[in-house]
Amino acid sequence: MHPYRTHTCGALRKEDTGTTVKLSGWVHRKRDHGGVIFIDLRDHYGLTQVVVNPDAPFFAEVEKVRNESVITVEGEVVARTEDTVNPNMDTGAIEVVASSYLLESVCDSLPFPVNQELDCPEETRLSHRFLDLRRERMHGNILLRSRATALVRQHLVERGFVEYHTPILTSSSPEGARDYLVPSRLYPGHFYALPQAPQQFKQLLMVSGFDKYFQIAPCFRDEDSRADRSPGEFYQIDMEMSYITQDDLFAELEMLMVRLFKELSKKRIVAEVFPRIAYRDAMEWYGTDKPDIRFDMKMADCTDIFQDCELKVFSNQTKSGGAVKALTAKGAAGQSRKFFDDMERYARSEGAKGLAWLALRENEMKGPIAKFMSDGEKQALMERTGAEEGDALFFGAGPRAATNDLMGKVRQMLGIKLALAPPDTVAFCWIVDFPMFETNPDTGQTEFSHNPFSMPQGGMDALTNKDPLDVLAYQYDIVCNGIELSSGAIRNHRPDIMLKAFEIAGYPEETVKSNFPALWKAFHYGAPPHGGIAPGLDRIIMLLADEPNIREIIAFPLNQRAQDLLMGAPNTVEPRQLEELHIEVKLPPETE
RNA sequence: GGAGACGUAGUUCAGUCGGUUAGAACGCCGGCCUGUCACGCCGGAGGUCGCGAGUUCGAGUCUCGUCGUCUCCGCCA
Repeated sequence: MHPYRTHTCGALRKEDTGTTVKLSGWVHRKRDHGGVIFIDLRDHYGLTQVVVNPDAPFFAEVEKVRNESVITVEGEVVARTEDTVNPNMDTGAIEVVASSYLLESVCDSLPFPVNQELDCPEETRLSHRFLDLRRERMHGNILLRSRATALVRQHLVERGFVEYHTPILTSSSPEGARDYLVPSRLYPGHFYALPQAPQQFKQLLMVSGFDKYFQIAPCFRDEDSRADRSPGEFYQIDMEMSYITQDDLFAELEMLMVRLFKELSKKRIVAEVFPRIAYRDAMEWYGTDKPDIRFDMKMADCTDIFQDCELKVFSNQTKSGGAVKALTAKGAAGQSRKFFDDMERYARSEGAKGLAWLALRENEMKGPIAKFMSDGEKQALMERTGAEEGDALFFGAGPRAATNDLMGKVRQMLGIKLALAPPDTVAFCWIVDFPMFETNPDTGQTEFSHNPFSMPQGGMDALTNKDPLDVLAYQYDIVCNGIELSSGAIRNHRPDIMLKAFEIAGYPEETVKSNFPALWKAFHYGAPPHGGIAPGLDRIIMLLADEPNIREIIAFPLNQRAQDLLMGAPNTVEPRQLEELHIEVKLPPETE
């Protein structure tokens, strides 16, 4: 017989009754009745109840075994009597009566329980991650991650994509996030950088004649973390295709996303062809370029209605070029005064001077501002917003961009407070038509608003003949439930158009050539039109697993301060190592 | 770099208006228990209330500082 096991702990069924088996695993839970001991034995595959009878020579030893110790037992599979069957267990129809017992590995007393999902400090979980990962929820998340990456590979290969490896040691690039640097031993004072994304490599692969690229690509950025952004490293489903239009790419990605969510989650996908929202519309309707469209609630522009309103906070804004925007909260008129006060307090905390509101109750408009409005204004407001009896209206007034931003936050908060977003659904959308350029508010300079390598809509003609601020780019974002999963673009593969775009943004030809020598050179040897996208794998898995924090779907994450508490990274190194790398450490004064 | 929340037993938490010996559950240790499946019952150990100042007759509780963790802003093409 195998030294450790003939079956896993999730395998045995009623049909196995009468066979002699060997199981190994962790003591998940122990129930000691004095005369008989039950052990729920756990491995990666499941739980099996092991019974130890009092006449067993190892009975006393089993009485002492602690949870999470590793044991091996041999025994007969016995069908449970009808009244002792456990329907909640896959193996609940049987149990294994132990005839031999071996303690393989002792477990010390635990820093937190493994057999229940009790909250405990994340610091403890991270410093004992190997225990944390034994727990059902984390174990499941890591398996889900594996299933997701496997499905991505399977699907994309079926679709004709090819997976490539691109360098991890590459060169530092001038734009973008802070790089992680790796000192060069052979070239004193020179550094490699870890890739922030394989952006240039995948474009070079397209120029190399490969047609459909993908990679589950590790990306490294030395920026501070967030709940949905791990410090240091993360993964993208990096994709690039040649000879495609924006529509081709959208269709391709919709197939992938729909399949992921259909096969790996129980959530309902609101629309399998994702709605497209122009960037400018998104800002006017939702006040953000990553709207949660699980609930509708668009802002209505009521600027013209309040031009001559008695309410000076509104009419003064309209006269000084500002905007008045309204949100309709369906059915919220009956909310308590505290609800409206809380919403106003929230708006103030986000920088608003106030948050006017109206409640449509008993066929009247009620609220602090109602008495300042004429019947005509009320009528126009009802028509503009589509508000009905029982709804509540919230208003923001001020400079247009700031008001959109603020009311976008109010919209999001209303969504939370009124539970407007169904938790079991996913609503994707595309944000399209990003502007190619924008004005830097500090300097007044025209700058690239996103990726400088996106193709401007209208090409050279648009760059030459339009106001730069009116030029749109083939640049798009995919958004799901208010989370930005990725940006992408149809790339600019034409050196002449590239030079023109950089010229508008104030960069001389030399900058393009020196900062992006690889692409610049490659595009002079016959570059195919191409484009791509790179959805964040970690965020997709967060959505699939319904986890609010990205660390919950990563086996060994860095903590918020970018430390690995288990391995002790980052750490200092031997002086000899530094010497070899020609590095001298100069500590900031406060750490000495 | 900035802001906020939190910090009490191994873990999750309670701790009244500032009041005398800081509690509960789970876990741990010991004892009892032959059908449980979050087994049950009895007993025990376990605390620098993050740390340091201050106010006070008296501080887990109030004030200030500091450290730690998380969240947000900045940052993330």
